[in-house]
Amino acid sequence: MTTGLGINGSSDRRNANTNANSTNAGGARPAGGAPKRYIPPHLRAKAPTAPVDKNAALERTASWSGNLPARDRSPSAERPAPSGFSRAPRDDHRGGSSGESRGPQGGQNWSARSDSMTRTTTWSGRRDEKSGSYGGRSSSSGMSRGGAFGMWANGKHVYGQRNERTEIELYGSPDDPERMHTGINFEKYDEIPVDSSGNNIPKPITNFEEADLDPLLRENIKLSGYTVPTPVQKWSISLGREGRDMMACAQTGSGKTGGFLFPILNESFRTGPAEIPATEGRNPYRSRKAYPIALILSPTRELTSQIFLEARKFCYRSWVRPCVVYGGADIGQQLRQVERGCDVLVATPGRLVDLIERARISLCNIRYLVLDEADRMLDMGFEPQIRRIVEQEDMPGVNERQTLMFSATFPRDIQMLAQDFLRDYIFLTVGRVGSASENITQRIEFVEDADKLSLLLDLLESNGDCLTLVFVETKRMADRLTDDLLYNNIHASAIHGDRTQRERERALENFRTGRTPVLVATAVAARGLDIPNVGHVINYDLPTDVDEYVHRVGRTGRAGNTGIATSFFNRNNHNIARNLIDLLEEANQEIPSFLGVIVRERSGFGGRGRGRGGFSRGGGSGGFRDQRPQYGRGDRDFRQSHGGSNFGSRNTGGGSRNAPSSSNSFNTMPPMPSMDSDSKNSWF
DNA sequence: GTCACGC
Repeated sequence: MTTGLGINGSSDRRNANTNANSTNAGGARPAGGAPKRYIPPHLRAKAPTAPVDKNAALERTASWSGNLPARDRSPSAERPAPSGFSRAPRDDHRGGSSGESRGPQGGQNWSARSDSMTRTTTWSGRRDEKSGSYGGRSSSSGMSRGGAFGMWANGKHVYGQRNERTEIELYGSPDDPERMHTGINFEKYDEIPVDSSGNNIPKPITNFEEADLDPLLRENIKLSGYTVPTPVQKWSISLGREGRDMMACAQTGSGKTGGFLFPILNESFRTGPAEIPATEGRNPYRSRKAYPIALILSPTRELTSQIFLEARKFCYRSWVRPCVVYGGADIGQQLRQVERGCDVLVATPGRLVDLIERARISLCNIRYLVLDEADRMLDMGFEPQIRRIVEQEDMPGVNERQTLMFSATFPRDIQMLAQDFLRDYIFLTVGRVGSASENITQRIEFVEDADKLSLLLDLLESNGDCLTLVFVETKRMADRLTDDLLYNNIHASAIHGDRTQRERERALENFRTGRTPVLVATAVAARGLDIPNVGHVINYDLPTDVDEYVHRVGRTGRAGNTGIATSFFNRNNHNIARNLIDLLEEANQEIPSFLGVIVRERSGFGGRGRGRGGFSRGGGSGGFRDQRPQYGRGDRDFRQSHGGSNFGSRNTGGGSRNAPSSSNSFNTMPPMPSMDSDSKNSWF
């Protein structure tokens, strides 16, 4: 899989980066006796230079190629395979030296110029579907790969042609073990309970076959290596069909990207593009403005890029053009990309606002709004921007669009805030693949600040070969600690918001590939990033917020693998102690006695004295449960202490509606009808 | 008080 960031990572530049040897700008000291280089399992087969595992890698390759993915069994696999094609090292064959002149997608096979011309001519079709067309290209002459674009013509979806190179680009080589890496352990799915609440909850689908999915989407899902819908996908697909809003607590590893892309694309593939409202006033022939139908917002550039790469897979051959914009990258390239087609837009808030101000993007056609890591998007720092984008631009109102929110955690106050953007939504809680307790061993070490470095070095020493993600609280500390590690001959790099986008991408890429198996990160890397084979997460500094802790720890133990999370604790972290105890308790982890001591020291009352100590994930979190009182999902203590319906002026969402409500707890397989509310949290 | 989010 191409793991570099989409927008400004032309393959040339990326290769140059990864071939460079120094690991860190500013103060990087070349490590003396080059430590052995770790090659993560998912890359071993195509890295024959790995000091270990060579035979294992070869074996794996053999066994994988003996079990080819669905693509080659598909009835429409009609193209002849050019010989030697599938063996070509993908990274080095993306159009030679044309470098920057290629599309902004880092070597993606978009032949920009002629495509944009086609687009211009077909825009007229938006006003009259009967006679025109949208998207795609009418002729593929002179273009080896352009035919992969689909289009909307005469009210019908015309698929693009299949194309080897595109498929390898998107889904990986059939010979590549990584091709089937979906980050998901499908066998474990049936064990995951899903908890739902809301009005008239649609029944989740049970599998892709009987879900009556759009055939092209179904095919693309297959190509991506998904065979079974994850629990969150089962629900979101049926919710999408009914146009319902959703708030979902689900980890990245639970397939949440597909969770929002599937329903969006399933509907879009059938309904086709939207017309530009006449009120827009400008001549669409001339307009350089894009009118996406779906907007996906996420809090960091890296996550945004990751989502975009997924979106490309599922949009393959369709009329839908995915598009990504985020800061720190060349805006000119992004503008050109937007012009070429922008139906599903993945963006960070800042750059999106910029493009809206430049009148290059209009939100008036938005049918689907997704907030990924929604609790972050609605916290103090982001909320004003989100409000501006959603409420003060031209986006259709809450009744005219479908809104989906995802996060691993949903603090109560954020749930209240979120109701401004949602209409009569379904609340879902989805367990992990395996529970956190099963996959991740969480340890807390008492260590004074002065001793942290030495303990870290010890841990890394005994770590063996795994990728280790080290979290700190500040950007400055990230740089400092990285220098300290380099000084101690440990290959480390840093990722944080003060580094350039190129440095950030490079740090992440070098981490993924094992070139620098230690990554020192701020909160920028805490959420959503899907990095396979992170074996160890170390909280060098604990966060002040327990939800942040949950997100960080979730970077390991993914996809059925085991992981370790070690947190350095001292009296400076007393504020998280109470919540940490509750969390560890729920996750069935060992609870060191010093945590309790410090809580007692601080509270003066001892133990679970005050307020809402009685329920887990307390203290302002609200965690994983629907906080709308009418659905009976709020934690019991809260309802008791607040009389059950006291959300003040925020009680708008579903609260003011009188439709019959239901609240079901499903153990996804088999579905268990209507369990009583006491069984609702069985998964944790 | 920190992190993330545009030029």
